[in-house]
Amino acid sequence: MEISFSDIKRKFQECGLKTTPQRTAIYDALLRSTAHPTAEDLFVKVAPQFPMMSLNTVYYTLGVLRTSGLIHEVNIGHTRARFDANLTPHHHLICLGCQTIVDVMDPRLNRLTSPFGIPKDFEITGHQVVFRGLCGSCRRHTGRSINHSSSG
Amino acid sequence: MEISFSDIKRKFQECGLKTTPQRTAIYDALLRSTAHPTAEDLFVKVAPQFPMMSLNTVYYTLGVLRTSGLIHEVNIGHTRARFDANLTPHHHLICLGCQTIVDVMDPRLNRLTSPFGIPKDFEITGHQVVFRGLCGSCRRHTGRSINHSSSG
DNA sequence: TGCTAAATAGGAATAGTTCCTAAACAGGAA
DNA sequence: TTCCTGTTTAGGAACTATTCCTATTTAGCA
Repeated sequence: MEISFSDIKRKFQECGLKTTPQRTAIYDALLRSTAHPTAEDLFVKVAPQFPMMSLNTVYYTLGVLRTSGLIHEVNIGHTRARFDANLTPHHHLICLGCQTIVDVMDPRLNRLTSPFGIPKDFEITGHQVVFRGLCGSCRRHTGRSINHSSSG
Repeated sequence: MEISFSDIKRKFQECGLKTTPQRTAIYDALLRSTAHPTAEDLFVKVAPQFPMMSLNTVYYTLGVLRTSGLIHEVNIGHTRARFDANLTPHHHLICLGCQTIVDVMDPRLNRLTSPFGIPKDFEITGHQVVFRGLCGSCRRHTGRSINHSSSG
């Protein structure tokens, strides 16, 4: 997804957000990544451009972008929040070895039939499928000893 | 799922775990719950029987049970880990208002076709569907102002 | 250009969890 | 049954991710 500075600026304006260099850099870094980075990942990536920047700013910015609907928070496990600027409906595949998250864009998964056995007055607004497994690298390195315990 | 003390004891033995009163109470409380409690929820539930018990013991016990495969960890959002002793394949429905987790037992969801567009050497071992929405109570109270941001 | 609300930086605080250690105990061996 | 040993427990300290607080800075409008 290639996006220009003016695109970002326009998006910020549409959401009533000021266009600051830090905010632009953080959002841009997230747009360019498909790795679902953590706040700290983004901080490390952006910090060279802004040696004075605080991790706090990254958290604040991610919070603002999330509230504005420009990004999503994706959580795998409870340890750290991870973020995604890909707003098109999609699903995820997680390696239980290295915690890598791969996007699964298969549109068939977007149209699951409504499940039965749920409370009648519960209004479902969306769903997401999370696949778990081992990536090639982890399969080779760990001899397939998967820890199945944790499921985001 | 009704389960007796001797059932629990046998399960522990099969896993090479000692049968202590605290451990039995924690596992029993989890077996009797469908609310996907947190470590602290379980601590509060079990503490009256063991006034000396520490929250630490709950964490240790949950860790051991998880490693032994007797329970699963279910994470919604990144804030706190939640646990589930229901090992039959199932899915979840989460209320974005009150964070309540409802089990979705629809077996059709257990047989999703393998998605395309994923790395060839990635071995998928399982999947889980998470439905999001608002429960009846939250729909009435919050006027449907849903925060779509977080998806566990 | 000046004003003002929003954004930033930095430090302190908080929440959830894990680590460390000594004492207690379950379960097998004698 | 009693003893022994490794496991479990309790308690506190430590750690990590995140949020809160506040003074300063700044983007964007008038």
